[in-house]
Amino acid sequence: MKLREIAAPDFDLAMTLNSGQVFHWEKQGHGFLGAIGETPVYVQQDGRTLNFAGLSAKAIVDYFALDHPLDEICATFPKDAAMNSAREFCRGLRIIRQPTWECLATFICSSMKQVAHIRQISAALRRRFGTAKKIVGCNVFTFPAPARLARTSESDLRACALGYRARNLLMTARQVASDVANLQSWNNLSDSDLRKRLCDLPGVGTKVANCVMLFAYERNSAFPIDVWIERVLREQYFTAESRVTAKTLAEFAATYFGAHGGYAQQYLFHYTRMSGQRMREIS
DNA sequence: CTCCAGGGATGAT
DNA sequence: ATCATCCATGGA
Repeated sequence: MKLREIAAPDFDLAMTLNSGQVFHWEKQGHGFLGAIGETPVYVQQDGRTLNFAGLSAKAIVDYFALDHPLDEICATFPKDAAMNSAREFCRGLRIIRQPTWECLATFICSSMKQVAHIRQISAALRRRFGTAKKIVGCNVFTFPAPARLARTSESDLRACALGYRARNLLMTARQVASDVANLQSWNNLSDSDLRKRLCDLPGVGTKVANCVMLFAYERNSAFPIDVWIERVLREQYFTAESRVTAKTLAEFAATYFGAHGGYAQQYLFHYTRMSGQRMREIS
């Protein structure tokens, strides 16, 4: 199959796909194999160009958020030492626009799991309950629709290594499939109302809700605080204080990192994980 | 407020 | 080959 091409300045495909925001893309030759919604896609980066197959250039631009004004966004980040390093390290990292349901479902599976596990769970769910599609001679599995997961069982899902998350995913799939939770209609809600609705779903707490808001609802101010980010916040911004509550950290993050705080969070997260700095507390 | 189940990969001994 | 470590949610 012949690849089509599109300009992609200020973009790092590999870093974007490996930064812990999406978990199903797999390295294939020069590029990556995956699905965008129901469509199988192959994409590879050659310098400032993306070569791809499977869907329209418009859909590629939209999914990889190539329309985000990255320079402007990065310019809003605070100019402290940690952010300066992260900004430099993460050049070309974009927060992509993920389909709502697969983002929500995947992050329900992410709780208490590390990136490697989440990738395995995502692959297992797709292989077992998704639809196989062909692209550039390879099989790609789409993420199963809510209705498909709603008619599985907890033990079916446990077989995909979900553990106790199986029940949460099943219950949420049923709410979404039956329209008790209409994810599409939540687009119109304010940030805080959207967060409340998401947190009502089984297996969704503040952290997962913020991930879904940031990665699927384009709420760039949503600031997920996981253990990595919490470590950074405590060590970079609260060095002197000994007792800092989660609430304090969340309130600080919400104001300090600005209108694109979620983007800043993603840069800090990826930079911290990649630079391998493990700061152990001696207490 | 604190404590802890939960489970599979990954890194250390 | 065992042992410790990583991790978010939800309920006690």
